[in-house]
Amino acid sequence: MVTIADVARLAGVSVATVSYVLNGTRPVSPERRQRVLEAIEALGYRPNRVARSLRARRTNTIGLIVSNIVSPFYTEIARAVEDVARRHGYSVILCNSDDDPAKEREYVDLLLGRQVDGLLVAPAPNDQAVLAEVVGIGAPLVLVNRRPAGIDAPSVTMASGPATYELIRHLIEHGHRRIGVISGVPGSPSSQDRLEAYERALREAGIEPDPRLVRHGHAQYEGGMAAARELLQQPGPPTAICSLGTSMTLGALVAIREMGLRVPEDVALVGYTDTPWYQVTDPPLTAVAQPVRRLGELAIDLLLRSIGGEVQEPQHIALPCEVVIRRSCGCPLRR
Amino acid sequence: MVTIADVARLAGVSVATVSYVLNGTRPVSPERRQRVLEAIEALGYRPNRVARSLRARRTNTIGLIVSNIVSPFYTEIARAVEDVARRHGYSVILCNSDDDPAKEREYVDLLLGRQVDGLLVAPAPNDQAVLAEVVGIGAPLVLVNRRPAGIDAPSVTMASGPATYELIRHLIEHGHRRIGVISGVPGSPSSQDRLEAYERALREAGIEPDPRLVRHGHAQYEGGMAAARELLQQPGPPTAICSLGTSMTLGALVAIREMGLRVPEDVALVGYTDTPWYQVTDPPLTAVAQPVRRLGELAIDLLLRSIGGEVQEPQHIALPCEVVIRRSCGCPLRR
DNA sequence: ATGAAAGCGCTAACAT
DNA sequence: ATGTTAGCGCTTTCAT
Repeated sequence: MVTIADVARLAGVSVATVSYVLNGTRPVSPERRQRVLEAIEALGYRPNRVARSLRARRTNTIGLIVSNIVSPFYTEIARAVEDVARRHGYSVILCNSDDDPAKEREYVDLLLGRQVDGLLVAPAPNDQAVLAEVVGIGAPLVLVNRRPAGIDAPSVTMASGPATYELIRHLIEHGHRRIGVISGVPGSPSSQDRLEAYERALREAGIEPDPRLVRHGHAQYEGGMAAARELLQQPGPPTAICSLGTSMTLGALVAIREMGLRVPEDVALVGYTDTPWYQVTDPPLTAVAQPVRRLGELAIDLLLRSIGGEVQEPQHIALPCEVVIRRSCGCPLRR
Repeated sequence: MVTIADVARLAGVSVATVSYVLNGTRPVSPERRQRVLEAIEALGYRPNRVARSLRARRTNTIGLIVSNIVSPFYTEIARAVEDVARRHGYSVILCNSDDDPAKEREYVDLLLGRQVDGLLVAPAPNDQAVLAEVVGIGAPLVLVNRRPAGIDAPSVTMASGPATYELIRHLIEHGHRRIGVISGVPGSPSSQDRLEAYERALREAGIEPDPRLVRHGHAQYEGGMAAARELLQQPGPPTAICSLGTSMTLGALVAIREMGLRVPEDVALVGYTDTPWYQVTDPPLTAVAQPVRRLGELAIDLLLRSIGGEVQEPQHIALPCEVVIRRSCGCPLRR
């Protein structure tokens, strides 16, 4: 490894001088600067950022903890985050918690040990403790997509209650009275919002929510399949299903097909987080579209700001969502 | 920040002793160890891995450079890589090159500066130089999905030639003679393999390849749409299209629909990298399935091995792919 | 304008 | 079994 000392030696200057030309920290005479530049070139010198980080006490690194990067939702967030981070000179370390609080804690510990400058996390359900500690330590933290109570950190989430309400209303207007729900991991606050909106829409229509009609579809795709099957195979099955996650919706659609049922004739299916895929499925899926990229951008933005030392009341942003009507709800095709 | 010295002071021992209990590097008497543990607990001490890395000259970090994490192909690779890396105590820094050689170089430089222990990269077309330098420096490197000539590093790729050949043969057997191709970025070696297989299948059937039937669909989804449109709007349009990437296939399907054409009646469409989505599209898509997760696992495995100092002839693994027949090629539905 | 040298927090070689 | 201390490569204060 070639170090700053090697460069200094070859250029016949002190290490300080090399550092100065490297960082423009102090004026250096043209001829010396030239010699340094040449030495750097000749040796193929590359500053060691680990050493720099140790000294500077900042790593220009942020940690991103999501449940699973394979979910298109988090994929897009990751991309947005990485883009913005890069433009500001930050790198991002990717972590998948699988919504497992233990894994989340492990990652938080690891990242803190790595001296990341900030943390972006989509909290696993039922953790609290870890993230509260992070806040306690004073490490910059921004909550992504989920906002557990009792964690005093800025957050960017989806305002999915209103959209869910609208979606369920729409189903009710189509005449459905037994509407099933495939929810995410139990205990997640975003699921909670949606579930509440679901029940409210039902009650306002004079329908008493039936607990047997809500299932939790843990794991992504497989969870969606399993939940749809359970829902449909019980006595008094729903005539419509609302799934609260992209991959789960796909799983549900596959399961329904495999049971020989037609959508929307036998059972309507509406879902969460619209993707371009939804327009080419059979039938095209009615779904809630969420400004995912925007969420990612805002989150990293907030984090960078927090790292920059802007100490203010933690800000909470909830992004509005939109219902996209297609065919799977029973509507005739529009374009 | 609480350091090892703080712990030592509180426990009334030397920093060395703390380090020894931390790392189990040397035996420590039970009572002193106990005191150290208590001090660590009391202070909430967390070893500074930056300092540790500087000293140890290894960071337990690897860099992953892909064109775009949003592509389901690379998403899955990233997940596989992160999983295996984590189990071995490594963290992964995520980078999106957008297939831009300049960006790739930038990231390589950055990662090397960060002293990553190894690099996993899906090379951008037409770079060469950078990665050759990496090899020259002696930094562990494994090529992912693409294998540019002249880079002496281990690689894990898809053996997509045979599957492409089979796919095109299948189309020919359906009676198609004008078969369009939507290829990835020009110059990518994996595209090259597939294009060659395509032409070979054509020629063996006595069909002269028509250059106007192959288009390059750069950007993901949008690229696929644009390429499909161009292909179909020219005089003498193809009766079947083969797309060489997941998102591009989706784009092509959407474009075909928007043009009011039916699949497979008006134009057959077959694609690359099967995903669960393909079974619920209208029509279900015939496609090449690739062992993506496996590719990721093998790649990180090779890298870890290389980091571990196993200096051997660089290994090149090409994973076999499989054609999954559904309806979009014109076949009646099977299950 | 330049240099010498003191750390940043940690590990491990060298004492004892 | 334990402690002292010399670095790892860099930035920056303090001198000149």
